[in-house]
Order: sequence, then structure tokens, then C-alpha cells
Amino acid sequence: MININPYVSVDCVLLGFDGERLNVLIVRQKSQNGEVDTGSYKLPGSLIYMDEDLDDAAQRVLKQLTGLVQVKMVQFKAFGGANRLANPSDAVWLERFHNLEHHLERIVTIAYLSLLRIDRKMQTLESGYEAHWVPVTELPPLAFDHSMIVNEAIESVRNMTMLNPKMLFGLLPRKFTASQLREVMNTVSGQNIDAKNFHKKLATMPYVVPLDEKEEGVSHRAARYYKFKASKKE
Amino acid sequence: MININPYVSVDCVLLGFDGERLNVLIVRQKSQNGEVDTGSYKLPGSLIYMDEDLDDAAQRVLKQLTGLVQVKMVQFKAFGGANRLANPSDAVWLERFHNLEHHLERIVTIAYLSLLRIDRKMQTLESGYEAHWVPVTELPPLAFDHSMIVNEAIESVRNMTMLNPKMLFGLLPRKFTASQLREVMNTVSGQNIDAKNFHKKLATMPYVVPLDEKEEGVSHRAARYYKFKASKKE
DNA sequence: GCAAAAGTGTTAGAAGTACACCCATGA
DNA sequence: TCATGGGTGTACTTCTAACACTTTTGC
Repeated sequence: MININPYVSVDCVLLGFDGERLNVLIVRQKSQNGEVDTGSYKLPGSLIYMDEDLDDAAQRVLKQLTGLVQVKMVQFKAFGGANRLANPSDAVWLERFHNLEHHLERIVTIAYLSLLRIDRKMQTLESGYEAHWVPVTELPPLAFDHSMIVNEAIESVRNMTMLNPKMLFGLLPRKFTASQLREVMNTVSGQNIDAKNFHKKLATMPYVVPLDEKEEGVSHRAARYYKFKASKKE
Repeated sequence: MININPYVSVDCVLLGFDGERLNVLIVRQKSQNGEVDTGSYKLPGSLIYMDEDLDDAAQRVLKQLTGLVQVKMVQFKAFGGANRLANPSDAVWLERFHNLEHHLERIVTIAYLSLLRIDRKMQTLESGYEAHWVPVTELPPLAFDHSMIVNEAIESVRNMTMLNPKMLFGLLPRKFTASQLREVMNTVSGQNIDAKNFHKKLATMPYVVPLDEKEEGVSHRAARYYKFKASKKE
């Protein structure tokens, strides 16, 4: 039997861009035998194991609850209010889910964050795991303090992307058009960059390189594709 | 007896500016009865209580180990490597310090950060508590992974101050000169702002207001004092 | 007067903003 | 040929960087 740490958990906030809006990945709050204990949704997250690094725990939990692997996540904040388990049904659910014998007193959770795009692969994953993408503007009430965690995650993304715009490329397909990139930036920053000047801004980004390919089958002038270049050499 | 959570701790990285350099506040790794168990230094930090918010724990621990109160700290990262207690003497020290009976398995620590100035009050505090300001460039080896935590704290400060330069005013006295502010910015950012252009930059900061006072008793032209203005109205 | 640091002015170039206009494509 | 969105060019403003010079103070 694996040794569970009953005081520390990880939660994963996956923010996915579907081409138009930001979405959050949430799961049903159900027990391990499959029966749904509460009608609530929650973030993918769980208590950690005793001998497990936090980063490893986040990866494991995400895989167990959503099937997703190799998602690059970064830690963004710990949530440790003494009354995080204020809702009794949340505490009871946790104890049952983990088959714990003793009463859970309080849990500090380390929240992780990832930015990614919602592609076809992401859609098919939903069926097996009861994981759902929900637009951030239409988020239902979540268990624990997960609604607060989502809000702080989005705030955190805004700050992070100001310092490091490259993060945003996780939200786009390998090949993307200028307006797709602009749309992502507008969505995340909440601002509205002028479309007419955006090409000049593009030219100043050394990590964005134009390709010779163009869109096909669109009912207007075909847009050029770009790709993200990680290193400095061609 | 107060109930201790044996899995979660807080650590405080206080960065103090003495007018020239950035310093970190460190304490001796000694036991509660006063005998020094190891020769090492560490950050002020401790396990949390079971019914204590993380933010409250950080304030309590800082007061207990350094006597400082009402220091504004912000959480900046959780450190949760499974082998943080790899050094056996650190684990033993912790168990003795907290009078714990069972063996400590692993601890996740939530690191807090503060920027402040080292004034006369800060100096006198040292004698009672064995807390010392040490320049970040001359840091001795610290217990646990505290050296890593300090490094990440400084990195974090750089990022935070880019987004919110107002943070830096905690490092200065109420009245400060332009070159003091410039010196702080240079120290924290690692850059070197041109002194000649700095006044123009000052004029664009709505939250810095010039005073009519000037320096006295300096052997060169007296510099004007400025103050920090928090709100938008005069 | 001299040293030392405060503070101002000028200029050139880079970067951001607004907006007019042309281009390619499907219907 | 029209609607739609892609893309370029020009002019204007604002920000930044480099650097020369003047001012105030104690010795």
C-alpha cells in the first residue's frame, strides 16, 4: 500500500485555448469505485505520496484523473487557509476517496498551472475520464476553494506572460497565423492589440519565424503561417 | 499543547537594503533551550500549527525567531522535493526542536518574501535573537535547501519588481533622494540605469512626489528629497 | 578654487499608434 | 464584382540612450 501524505495535495489548473476562448479543465468529484459522491466539479488534484516530489505528484494526478501526460506545468501558488475544508462534504469525500481511517484536519494544496491548446487529441480524452473543458466565463461552482484557485491562476498567467510571452505558444498549433497569435494575446491579456500594427510587433519577436506556407480554403486572402522557434539559431 | 503539523513549514526570506547592498536575514540553527545543535545558519522558518493559516504562520515564526512584527511578506513558492531532509542532522535537529516523538518523513515548505530597509531598529533587534543580516554575495552555506530558496527569492523579486516597481519603496526610508532610489533599482535589477536620465524617469512615476526638503551636511550639492505616494490623490 | 555629486538640456534613434490603402480569395 | 480578412506604407508621437554642461556644497 502506498503511503499517502494526508496534509499536502496538488491541484492542476489547465487553461486551454480553443481558438476563441480560454477554458479550464475540470473533473467530477467522484469516488474511486466510480460512484459519484457529490454533484460537484473540481480541479484535477489529489493528496501527494510521502516519497513524491511536488512536481511529480502534479504529473501523476493529472494522468490519473484526465489521462493527460507530459503536460508542462509550473507551480504558481500554495493555498493553505486553515478552513479550506470548511464544507463538511468535501472532507468526507476526501476521506472516502483515499480510504483514510483517520479524520482529515487540514490540507495545504500546491497549485500548478499550464497553458495549452485544445486540439482533437484533447477532445477524445474527455470520454474516458469525465474531464471537461469549460470556458472560464461559464465556470460552475467548484468544490473546496477551487474557484478561487482558478481566478488566481488566470491572474498569474497575465503576470507571467507579460514577463515571458513565449509561454503563449503552448496555446497554439505548431503552425499558426498572425491573427491567431493576436487573438491569443488579446484573450489572455484582456487588452486589444491593433490588428493593423500587429505585423510590426511580430517582426520584433526573434522567436517567431515566418514560413512559406499559407492557409488554404478560406474565403479571403490566405494568411501566412508562422512557427515558434525556441533556440536562437536557425 | 499546541498541535503541530509535521508535514508543512513556512520559511521567510527577508531581503534588506542597507543603502548599498542587499542582505538576507538568517538565524542560528539552535534548539529551544538555547543550546546550539549545529553550527549552521538557516532562514527563519518552522513547522506550522494545525489550525493556522499559512500567512499567519509566517508572521508568527518571524516574530518568534527574530522579534520582527508587522512585516509585509508575500508567498512566492513552495519547495517540496521528497529529499529536502537529505541531511540527517537537519532532520534530527527538527525533531528535537519541536519535541516530536515520531520520525519526520518529509516536509513541504512554503517560502515567503519581504523587501525592507535596514534601519536602526533593525540593527538593535539582532542582539536578542541571534538573527543576522548577511549580504547576499557573502552568504554562508545554509541548512536544508535554504540556499536554493534564497536564490529563487532574489530571482522572484526581479520579476515582481518589473511588474510592480512600487514594491521597492519598502527598501527606502520615508524620505529618499533620487540617487538612493536609483541605487536600489540597480541593485535589485542587476542593471545599471544611467544616472543622467534617471530624473526624467522619476518624473514619469506618478507615485513619487518631490518634497521641498534637501539633504544637509553633505560635502557636495544637496539632493532633493522625494516621498512615495500610495494613492492617486494628493 | 577644487572636488564631488546633484541636476538640466539636446539630440538621435528605436518603438509604439493611428490610419489610409492595396491584395488575394470564395461566393 | 463584392465582401472579408490579410498585409504594407506613411506619418506622427512617445520612449530610450548617450552625452555635455551647469549648479551647489564643504573643505
